[in-house]
Amino acid sequence: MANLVKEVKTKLAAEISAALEKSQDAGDLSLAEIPEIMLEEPREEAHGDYATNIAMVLAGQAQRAPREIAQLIVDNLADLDLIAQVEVAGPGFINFYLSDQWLYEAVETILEMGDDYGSSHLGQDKKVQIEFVSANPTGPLHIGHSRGAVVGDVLANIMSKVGFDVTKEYYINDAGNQMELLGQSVALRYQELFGAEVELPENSYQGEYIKEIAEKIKNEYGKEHLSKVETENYDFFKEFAYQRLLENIENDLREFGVEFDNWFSERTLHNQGLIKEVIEDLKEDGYLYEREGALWFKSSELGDDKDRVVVKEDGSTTYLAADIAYHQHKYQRGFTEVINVWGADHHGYVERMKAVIEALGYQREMLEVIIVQMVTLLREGKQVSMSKRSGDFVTLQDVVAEVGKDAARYFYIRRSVDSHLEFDLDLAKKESTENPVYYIQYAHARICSILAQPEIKELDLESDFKLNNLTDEAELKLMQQLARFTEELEKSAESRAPHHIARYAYDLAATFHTFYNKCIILGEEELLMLSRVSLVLATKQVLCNVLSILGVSAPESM
RNA sequence: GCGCCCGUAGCUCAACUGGAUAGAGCGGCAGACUUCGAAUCUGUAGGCUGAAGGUUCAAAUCCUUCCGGGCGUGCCA
Repeated sequence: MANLVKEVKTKLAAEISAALEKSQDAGDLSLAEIPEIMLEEPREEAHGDYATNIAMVLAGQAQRAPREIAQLIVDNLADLDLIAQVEVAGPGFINFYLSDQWLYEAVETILEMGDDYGSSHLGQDKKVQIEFVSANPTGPLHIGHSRGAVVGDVLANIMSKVGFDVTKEYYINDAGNQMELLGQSVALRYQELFGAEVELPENSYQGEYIKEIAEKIKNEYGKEHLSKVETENYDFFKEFAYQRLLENIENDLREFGVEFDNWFSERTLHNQGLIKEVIEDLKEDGYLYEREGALWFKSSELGDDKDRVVVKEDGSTTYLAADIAYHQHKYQRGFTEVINVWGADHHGYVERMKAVIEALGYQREMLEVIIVQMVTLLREGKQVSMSKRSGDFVTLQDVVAEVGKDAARYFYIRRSVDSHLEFDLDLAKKESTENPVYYIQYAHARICSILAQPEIKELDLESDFKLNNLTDEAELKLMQQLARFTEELEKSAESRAPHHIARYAYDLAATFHTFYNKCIILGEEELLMLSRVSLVLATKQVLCNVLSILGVSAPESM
């Protein structure tokens, strides 16, 4: 295990509970049970490296003042090399100050583990599926999809790093009404190219890209397919557009650093009869009923606002029906945990999907939905308008072309998923201190530049030296920051909050920059140079590891 | 109307899921390059956490009611 922070916390917790038992044996304290001992890193430095509130938690059942209990624990603590100092503080906290030895060991661990540092077995190889983006193949990806793409991708990286067996999946809605509309829209535009005056139905796809696809068909096939438009046979146009658009989506995502393990087509559900099958099953289990010619799912009995149609009056199935089959298919593939990343405009769907999971006989908790809030693009301080109706929206490709993959990814991931995101295009483009991406990358480039110094390259890092001459505050803080990485990843994975890692990367860079300005390497005595270079190497390693999780590059020079 | 999310420094956002004196960046002000990259660093000002109640040793965090904003609320996907 390489969660250095957790190791320390576990040790401290064990010592505390030993001390509690000792006090009980001595008759100083009587407790029915000892709750889990929580150790936290106080935000106030004056409160030590770690602190516990256990005395305050126990005050009730022990019928004693918190500070008294805290003092008892402190008095009964065994002498440990790890602990430099202990104190009772405030309303009853116990603050621990650690000796620095564990930090030196942390640096060594990082250098030994290399790219692997940060990984752990928290997930115990649990099979987790993360489904994200899943935009209809009826148009290019836009900025709303982009945020979901990065959130899903980075969360997948984080969770695999800490030991989950993660599969990233894209669900392609390539069946149903929308696809028919797509075919029709392209067909009509195609017809238009031959001089026909066409009127597009109100709900058809209006974007420029539809015209481009029609153009391509014309270039490739001439007027070969014109007769099909007249007979309203749009299949050819549908399939042509579908292939094109899906390819575009795949390319856009790849250029954005997002790769899926699996692309799941809705059509396979239809073709394999899985939808029909699952409807039969639900009917047998009494979850469906007929009304007004349609077949309804009793979702309101399972927590949803109202019941939902699965088979329409005309006999065709709804999107929900396919989704039911799809989710059953997920569990049948052996995923014990399924995570869906959805845009905020789909949040109304959560309860009915939970109802589905329950009706299928699984636990509601086996489906987790992460709702990602909306994105507003800003340019020159003004909101870039997004009108989907006219098809006039900013695409993922536009954003990547304008600000680059690194900045785009970082900006999308840095905020908590449930807060609305303001994406300032001008800021993302800036190559200056205001731009957090450059700030982080600059730390890495700076390190590379240091390591390229001739005097430093000559050092023999294989020689036997100790790191315990690293005692400057800036050095200690940097080591603490490095040691924290795995813990940050684990917390981030557990709370499904990938933005913590973006934050961590920034904080690490900041801590390094402070160290850099305070602790010069060149010109110091050799042993100190060796130690500091080791610390710099460890920092470089962790920066690389964290940037790789974020999918942001770590340039050697900028 | 109902449901979900949000409301924290001038602006954009954090806050280890209930902990101690609410923190970062940007912007403001004042400083630091004859040594490793100044795309950096140091210092400083800025807050009744939308409002009012409640829960407890402890609330930005949990509960209730308001007020504001976003998004939903299809036999669309």
